[in-house]
Amino acid sequence: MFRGVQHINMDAKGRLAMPARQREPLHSQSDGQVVITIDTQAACLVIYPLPEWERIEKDIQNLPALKPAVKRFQRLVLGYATDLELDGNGRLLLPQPLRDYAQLDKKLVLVGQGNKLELWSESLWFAQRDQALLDSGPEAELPAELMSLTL
Amino acid sequence: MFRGVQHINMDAKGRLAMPARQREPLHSQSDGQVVITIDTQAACLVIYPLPEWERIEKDIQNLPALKPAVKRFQRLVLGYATDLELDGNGRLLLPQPLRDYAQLDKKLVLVGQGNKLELWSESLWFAQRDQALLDSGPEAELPAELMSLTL
DNA sequence: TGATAAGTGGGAATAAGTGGAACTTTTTGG
DNA sequence: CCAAAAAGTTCCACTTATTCCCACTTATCA
Repeated sequence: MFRGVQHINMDAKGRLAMPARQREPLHSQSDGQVVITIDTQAACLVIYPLPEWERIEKDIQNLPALKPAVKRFQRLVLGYATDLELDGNGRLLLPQPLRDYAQLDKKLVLVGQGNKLELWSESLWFAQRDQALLDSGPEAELPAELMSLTL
Repeated sequence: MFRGVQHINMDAKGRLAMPARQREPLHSQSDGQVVITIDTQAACLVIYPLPEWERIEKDIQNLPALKPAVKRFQRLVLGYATDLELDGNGRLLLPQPLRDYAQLDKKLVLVGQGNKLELWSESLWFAQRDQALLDSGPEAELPAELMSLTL
């Protein structure tokens, strides 16, 4: 289980040092092999341990590809999906097209989301977080599903 | 059951000494393992014993993630959720992003809320408490759920 | 007032993060 | 087609941060 928000840096070569806290699950689940792709709903990347991705990939491929909206989704998500492996120092080298998509520069934010990790540029993370807080704050009209939660 | 308001200090390293009263329930329920995350309705943090959090996490993950408002809520609450463990002296080391969110400095307030604990900066605690007293006072319009309580 | 438990602070060992250097591979121009 | 240069990759070493542990001070209760 991936949990927690962590602020990290990408170096000049586009390498991202995976925080130690997330490294162990990645090594034990998949020997450091991950798949990284885009989130079509937001300008961020998602990182899956390889076995978890393989399950998701199968589901996506089983969708009805003749529907144009499905096909477009498949093209994006499967197309950007890239195998990566943690190097000897626990770092990931992020391919340029993915860096471009999520507008990554030096300062990044890695967000645990249970079975996956999200990767944001720090500025976009703060922007979307502040928007989300407005939507979920005391003034907001929350969807019925949220109102019925027992926290 | 967590009860009571306690004023405590965070040291220079961001460590929070859990008061002895709350330590025992935490040790017996989950061997000192807790999950801490944000409250989206207010600038405070919430601390759950691990098993209690796992129940809540499951509920949140089962919500319909295709609704944007739900997705943003999930990203905040699940993303900030961080597991922590009481150290040998019964202290919690609070991660920087959570300290930032709740504007925690030296003086903190820990508030028992039954199945969970709330953690506030002392100044924000006083401010929200005074506002809450106005809103719940003799002049206030209370929601129907409150009016039907037998106190 | 003394004994015990709780809270606080600091320091040393260890791990994590960062940058650079050297080697390999690929690409381009002659 | 070969050679040179550039890009990419891997490995190593150093600096910085984190974690763990021990000791001291303060509060509490008998």
